[in-house]
Amino acid sequence: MTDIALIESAREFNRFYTNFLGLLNKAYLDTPFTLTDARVLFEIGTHNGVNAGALARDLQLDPAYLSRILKRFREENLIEATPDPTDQRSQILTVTGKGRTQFEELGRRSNAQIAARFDTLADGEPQAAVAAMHTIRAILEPQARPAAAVIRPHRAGDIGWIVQSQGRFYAEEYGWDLRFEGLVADVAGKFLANFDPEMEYCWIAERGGINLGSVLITNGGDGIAKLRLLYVDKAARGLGLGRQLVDECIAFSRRKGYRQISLWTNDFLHAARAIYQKAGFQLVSEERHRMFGPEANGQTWVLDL
Amino acid sequence: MTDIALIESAREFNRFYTNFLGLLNKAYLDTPFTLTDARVLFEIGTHNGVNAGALARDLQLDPAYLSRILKRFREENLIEATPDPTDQRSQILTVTGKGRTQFEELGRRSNAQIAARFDTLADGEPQAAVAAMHTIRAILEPQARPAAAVIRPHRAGDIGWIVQSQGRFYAEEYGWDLRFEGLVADVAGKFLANFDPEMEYCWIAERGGINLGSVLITNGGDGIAKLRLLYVDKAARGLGLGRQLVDECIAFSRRKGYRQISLWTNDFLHAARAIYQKAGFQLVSEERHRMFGPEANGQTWVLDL
DNA sequence: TCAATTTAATTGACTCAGTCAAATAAAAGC
DNA sequence: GCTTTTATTTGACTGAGTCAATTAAATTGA
Repeated sequence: MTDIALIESAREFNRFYTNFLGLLNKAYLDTPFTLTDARVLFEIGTHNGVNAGALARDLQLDPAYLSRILKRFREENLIEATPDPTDQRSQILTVTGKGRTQFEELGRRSNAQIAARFDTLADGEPQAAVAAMHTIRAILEPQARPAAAVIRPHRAGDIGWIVQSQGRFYAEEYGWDLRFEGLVADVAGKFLANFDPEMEYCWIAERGGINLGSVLITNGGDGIAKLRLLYVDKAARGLGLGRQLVDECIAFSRRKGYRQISLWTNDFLHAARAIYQKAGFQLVSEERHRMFGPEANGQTWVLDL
Repeated sequence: MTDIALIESAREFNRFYTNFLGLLNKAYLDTPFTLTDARVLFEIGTHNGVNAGALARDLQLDPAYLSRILKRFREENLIEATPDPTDQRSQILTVTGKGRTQFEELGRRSNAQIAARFDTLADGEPQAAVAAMHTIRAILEPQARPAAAVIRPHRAGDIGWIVQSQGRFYAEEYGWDLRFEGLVADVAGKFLANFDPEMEYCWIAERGGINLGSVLITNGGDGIAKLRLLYVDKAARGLGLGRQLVDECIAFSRRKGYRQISLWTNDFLHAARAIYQKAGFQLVSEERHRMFGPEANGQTWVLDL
C-alpha cells in the first residue's frame, strides 16, 4: 500500500491537469475537429500505416465510435484505407495530402497554445516543467522505459536506499517493526564504515536512474563471504535480477579466493530461497525467532566454492 | 518564442496524460456519476459554500450545463443550495450528509485507482512522480499555494530515507565520500536498534507524501540530548522547516528533563548554523578533520535548557 | 481438415452529456 | 429611476460516445 498523502497529491495534480488540458483543448474550438478527431488524425499522421484496432487500443476509443470517425475521414478524403495483405480483416490507414495539411494545421494550433502559455513563464521554467513531464512519463509509461536494467557498484545514496526499501518492504509485507530497519542500517553502515574494496562489494541493479535491487558481499573472516541484503523491488520481480545479483556475488567471491558464501534469510522469502537453491546453496540451520515482531523462521544457507 | 522541441515535448506529454487520465476516469464507470459530476461534487465537497458561478469558472463548465447538474444533485438530495444573503441572485452550495458519503466514496475509488497504479511501480518511483507533479504545478499554476508541510514521527523507510538523502547531499555538494553515508547509517541504525521512545524521537517533515526534512534526538547520557541528522531538502529550503524541526527538538528535550542539547555540525552549513545560533546554541569547540575526504571544520554546539 | 472459436471491423439503434440562445431576476452603474 | 451588467435558469437542440448484434477473415484444435 502506497502512502495515502502521496495518492492525494497525485489526485490533486490530476484535477489540476484535467483543467489545464481542458483549457488547451479549446484550441480545437474553431476547427471542424473535436479533440477525439484530432487525436485520431494525429495518431494516423505520426504512425502512418496503423490499423483501426491498434488505434482504438492506444487511444482507448470504442471501436464502433472509431469506425465512424474513420469513415468520416475517408469520406472527407483525409485518410486512405488499404486492406492489410497479411490480414484481410484489417486495414492499413494512411493520411492523404489533404489529411496531412489538416494534421499539420492542428499541430500548429496546438503548438501555439502551449507556446502562448510558456511565454508567460520565467526563464528556465518551461525547461523545468518539461523535464518533470519526462520524469512522470518515464515512470508511468513502463513500455517507454529502457528495457534493460544494469548492475553497477554502489554510489552515494544507494546504501540509504537499501535501508529504506528493505525497511519499508518488510514492514508492509511481513509486519516487521522498525528494529529490522535498524538492523539493516547497522549492517549497511558497518559495510560503508569498514569498506574493504579488495574483499567486499555492493551491487545495485538500476533502470533509468531508478534503483531496482541490491546485494552485498562482506568479509566474514575465515575465508567466508557473507551475502547480505539481497533485495529486488516489486516493480522488477521476474526479470531474473535476483539471480543476476547472486551470480555476481558468487563470481566475485570465487575471484577473491573465499572458500564459502554464507547467508541468512527467512523461510517466507520463497523467491529468494529458490534463487539460493538453484545456485547450489545448502540449508545448514534454521531457528525460530521473534527479532522483529512477528514469529519467523530464520535460515542459514551456505555455498562451498 | 519558446524552443519548438520543448513545445513538442510538452504536447507529447499532454497526449500521454490525456490517455492516462482517461484510464483513471474509468473508475467512475460503475457509479451513477460522470467525470464531470464527480468533479462538481468534489469541488462542492472540498470548498463547502461555493456558488455556481465560481464553480463554473474553476471547472470550466458551461453555466447552463452546471445548472442542470446542480438541479439534479438537489433533487437527489446530495447538495443544498441556500441564497447568498449578500447577493440574492447567487446561492451558497453545501453538501448534505448523503452528498458527503457519496463524495467520500468517489474519493476512495479514485484513491484505489491510483494506488493500484502506484503499486506496480518501483520503490521510490511514486515519490519521484509526485515530486515531478509538484514541479509542474508550481510552474504552471504559480498562484496555487503548496499544501502545508507537516512534521510527524518516523515510519518504516524514513530512516533509510535519511541515510539516502544525507549521503547523496553531502556527496554532491561537498564531495564527501561514502564513509559519511556509513556514519549516518550507523547513527540511524543504532537509533532504531536501541530506540527508547521515552527519551528519544525522530521528526520527519513531509508535504504531500514527499519527505522534506528530518532531525532526531538521541539520549547521550548525563542528561544530555544529542540533536542529530538535521536535514532539509533543497526543494523545501526557506520555508522555516529547519527552524521548526529544531524547535521540536528543544521542546521535546525540555519536556523530557534533559539539561542540555548537544550537536555536531560543520562550518560550511551556514543555514543550519544560523538556525542553531538563533535558537540559542553556543559554539563550544571546533576541530579540523578529514573524516570523509575533503578537509572540513567540525563544530560542537550546545544549548543549556 | 473442417467445425468451433476468436478477432477486426462495421452497422443499427440509442441516449445523454454538453451547447447555444433566450429569459429571469437581482445588483451595480450612471 | 433607467440602463447595464451579472448570476442563474430554462428551452431546444445535436452529435459525441455507447452497447449489442453482425459480418467476415483468421486461428485453434479434435
